[in-house]
Amino acid sequence: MRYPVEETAAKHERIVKEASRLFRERGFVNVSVAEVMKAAGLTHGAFYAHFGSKEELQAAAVAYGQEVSLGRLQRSRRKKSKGSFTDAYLSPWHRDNPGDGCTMAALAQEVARSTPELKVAFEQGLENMLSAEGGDRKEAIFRAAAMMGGVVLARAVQDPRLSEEILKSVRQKLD
Amino acid sequence: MRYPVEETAAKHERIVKEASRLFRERGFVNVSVAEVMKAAGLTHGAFYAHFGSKEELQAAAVAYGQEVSLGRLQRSRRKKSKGSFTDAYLSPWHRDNPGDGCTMAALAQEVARSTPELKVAFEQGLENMLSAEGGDRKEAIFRAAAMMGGVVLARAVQDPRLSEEILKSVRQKLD
DNA sequence: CATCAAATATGATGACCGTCATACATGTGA
DNA sequence: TCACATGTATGACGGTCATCATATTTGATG
Repeated sequence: MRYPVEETAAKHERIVKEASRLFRERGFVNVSVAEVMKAAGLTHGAFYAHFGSKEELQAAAVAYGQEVSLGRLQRSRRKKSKGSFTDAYLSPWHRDNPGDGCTMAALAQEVARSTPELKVAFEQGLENMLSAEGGDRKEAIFRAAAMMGGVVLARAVQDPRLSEEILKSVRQKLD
Repeated sequence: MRYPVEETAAKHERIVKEASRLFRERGFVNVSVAEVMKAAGLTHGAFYAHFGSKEELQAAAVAYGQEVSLGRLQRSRRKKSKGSFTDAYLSPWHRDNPGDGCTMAALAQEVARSTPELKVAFEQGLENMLSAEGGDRKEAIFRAAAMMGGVVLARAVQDPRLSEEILKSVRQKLD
């Protein structure tokens, strides 16, 4: 069927959105194209009418996820005190909900092993966030590394007390 | 054939060693059991005489990698100035050679999505390194997060200049 | 209103992988 | 010396997955 233009665009966006969530939750390799399409309410065959390959979807999902994070950072900077974004980032909630969290903290290592296209999407997002932070660029880079590293470590350990300790330590040291 | 005990033990260790290297280079999912065995000089069928499952090998590989890193940290602390380990960690060489580098910087996100057994192996290694660091525990945790985060970010971006800038920024801020 | 093309569904294909079955060869212990 | 246990090799099985082929449906276009 030839579907209405807006509907198609909406479906396209829904695919990217669901892919972004699923990829952040379980990683690129552990999520199949069919699963993404099912989450978007479609069957797997329709996928290649929207994207040329799974890798193309990965790049789109990374770009989307980075934009969402950028929006959150900008909103946080406009409204509240500077610490609130850092605290939210290094919170147990963010640690326990990667699907709704930072793309970098969820997929950076897989991006590192992937194609230049994916790295560019990742890098673009990082650059935008560094610009949004403003102030000293070195400081912004350092904070980004520490925050991301803190969440990644907190997610990778088994003991909940150690996990909390990691989050709290990074939060305190970044004040 | 019933092989000599030492030879078997040596092969076992070689499997873990090669697995650790390959996993760090390309991630757990992108390395097959057959490939690990081939790198160890054996065929895939012999694998299950050494390990009960691939996941068991992953845990052994993480534990091994963490021990290697611990040894490096201890040696560095005994001999030289404090900054040398940090500088080596945040170096272009480490960024470009994950197979011979830190297990946490290579596999933390995949560990985070994996089983408790794997997380325990990861956590044990982290705890040992924090103990080896000595001094303020919060400070050690913070440094670990920032260092790991720095290398991960440096690996995930495409532009070499940005990558260098990330490494340098974290190095400077940790002085 | 008729034709076209876009988006979708169903199904197939080929590749890869973890795991296991089986056979074999050979140190080891009696 | 001899039977046995052990580590290894070859090969197969079942499942999953990315990708593509084909048919179908229907909005858009003239």
